[in-house]
Amino acid sequence: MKNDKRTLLGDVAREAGVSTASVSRVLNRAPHVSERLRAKVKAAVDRLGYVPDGPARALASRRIGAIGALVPTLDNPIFSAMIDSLERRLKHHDCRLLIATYHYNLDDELEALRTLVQQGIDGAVLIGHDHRPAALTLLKQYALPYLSCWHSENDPDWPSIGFDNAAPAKRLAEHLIALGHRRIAVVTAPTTGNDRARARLRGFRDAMDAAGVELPGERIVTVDYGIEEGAYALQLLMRLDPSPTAILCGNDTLAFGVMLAAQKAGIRMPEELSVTGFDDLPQARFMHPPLTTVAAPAKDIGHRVADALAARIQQQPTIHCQVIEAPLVLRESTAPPPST
Amino acid sequence: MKNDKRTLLGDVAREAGVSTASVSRVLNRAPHVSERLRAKVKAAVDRLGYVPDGPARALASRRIGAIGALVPTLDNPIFSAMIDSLERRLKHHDCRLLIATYHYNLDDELEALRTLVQQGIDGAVLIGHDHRPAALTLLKQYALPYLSCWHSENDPDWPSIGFDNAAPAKRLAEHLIALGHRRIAVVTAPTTGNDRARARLRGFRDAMDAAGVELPGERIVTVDYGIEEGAYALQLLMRLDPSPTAILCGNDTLAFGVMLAAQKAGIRMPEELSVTGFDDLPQARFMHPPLTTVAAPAKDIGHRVADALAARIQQQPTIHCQVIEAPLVLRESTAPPPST
DNA sequence: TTGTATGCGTTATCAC
DNA sequence: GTGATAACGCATACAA
Repeated sequence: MKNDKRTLLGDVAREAGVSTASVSRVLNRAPHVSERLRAKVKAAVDRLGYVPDGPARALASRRIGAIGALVPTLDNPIFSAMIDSLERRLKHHDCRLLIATYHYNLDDELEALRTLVQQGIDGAVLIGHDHRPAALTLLKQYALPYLSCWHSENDPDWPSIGFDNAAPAKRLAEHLIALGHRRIAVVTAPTTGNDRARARLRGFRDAMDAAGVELPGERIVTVDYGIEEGAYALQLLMRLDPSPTAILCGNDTLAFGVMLAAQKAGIRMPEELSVTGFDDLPQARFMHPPLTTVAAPAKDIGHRVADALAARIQQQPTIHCQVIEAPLVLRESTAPPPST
Repeated sequence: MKNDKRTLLGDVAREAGVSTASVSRVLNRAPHVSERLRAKVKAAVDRLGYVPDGPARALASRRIGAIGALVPTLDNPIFSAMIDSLERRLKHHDCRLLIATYHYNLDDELEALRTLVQQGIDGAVLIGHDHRPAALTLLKQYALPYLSCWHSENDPDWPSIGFDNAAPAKRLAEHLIALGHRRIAVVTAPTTGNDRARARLRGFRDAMDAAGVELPGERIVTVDYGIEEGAYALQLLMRLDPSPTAILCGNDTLAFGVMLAAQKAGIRMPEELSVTGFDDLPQARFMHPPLTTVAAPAKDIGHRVADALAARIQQQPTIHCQVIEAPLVLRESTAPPPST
């Protein structure tokens, strides 16, 4: 069966009339190999249909040819877009992708990281800046190249490629304030273990503080990311008296839910209610009205992470903290509040 | 650093005063191990903080603890939803996920499969029923457990978990015909190497043939999956005279594009134009009007694939061809045609 | 430039 | 039940 008669490196060597070392050298593009030897080996490889054994090569060379990516979830298209471009780009570096999700539970993230490290990955990418301290210890202990992304903290311990989550959030809130809104509510994901959510919330708050616009606790609703959850949040907020004239959402998915519930409740947007998101999912512009949001550079991050991690694995120097622009996308879901 | 003083299996054995074989047995939950030995080893493992080496264990045991998934793209949320649930469920089987995309190019799929097989995966999942013959040869040659999904062909060579793509497509077309449409157009992805697209197209055609509704070539537009592409397709179709009163789209993403372009062109939906999708992405119900579509059981497929592949890896019997329901979701994007 | 010989860290096959 | 020890298949330091 599996074991019967696989052709091994030794078979190729015999067939080509050279040593196993030479075959290995040719296959690994080592320098100082004569063209003649290379040709002989390649011919033998083709003749026998030889395919190297991954685990064996991994054991001997101490690298497995794959990196690990730890993401909160693939169910949010913004992350799957990033993973898609990451995987695509990794191919150029002859590198595979091992993926694990932890659904915003940092203990699960650590556990998943342990598993991947044990698996023998050559490098790791994590999302965000919040992690268990043990995660860092583990990475350093194994001297594993790693990268964090999706944030802009300049932390000596964490090389990163991402964007500022607070600044665009602040600009969204400023935009609402400039439009005349004074009763602004926020729908956010739990901020524990989620620095991006925290940064966005801080951005919202900074803008409002600076403008002297109040943000009482009752106008902040915390729910998990999700359409249903966003819809639920809107219901809570609309019970307030007076109710908010605008809602800043932690991401697009929440905004979708908010808008869905608002429509069902017969609330006209943007006339009676302004709504903002964060991510700029492809569907954001299809909403009614089209959603004002922030474009998270997911594809770009994936691409750059692949290059940077590949560089780090080859001990090449990389920029420690790479910050990409995340532009505001102003659409029609934001407008002046109703004139009372 | 990495090489300095990792604790190895032998260290644990010495620390516990037992043989390496015993340590290995304890770690692998082998039968016939005394409780006393187990305790000694576990204590030693904890004391030394021993972590097994993945590649070494893979080489010796001939299994790597990970399967490979080959998907056309992760950029379509329907696939990332499936992968998310697949990865989640695989954890229960103590199995990791190696992922590769091929962007609807079957040669790239084969190439990616080769790479993953070489990597040493314990099993493979492929999407759909169209693959290069060499893919099957490869899987059989390596005696690798594998599964195809997202289709319902009962092919002895391809165990599968999926749904019928043709039947719901047919029902969508029948729905339009029952509403009174006679000038129905189709926007499809290229059907070469994409059996799902082909099956859906066949479903559309069958319904129309049966009802005596014509489907001339000019009413079939073939574009890649994508919002822009869908928008472009609508432009082409609206140049026809008479123009179609309904458009069947190969998936939701195309439908989104069609609807976007229709809105821009000032075409009222569903009064002047009915549109259908396929997949039921979370955003489908947010469209204006909410999109009539077919719910692809992505999460369910991911979950079942994990269980079935894990079973196959353990040589357990599984259902060869598992077909899941993909229900129609009738919303407001479909209505009777304008009365001329 | 090429060949030889050893090591990579486990698992698994034997005996005991 | 437990312990030696031979695979596992390749990469690489070293010698030539």
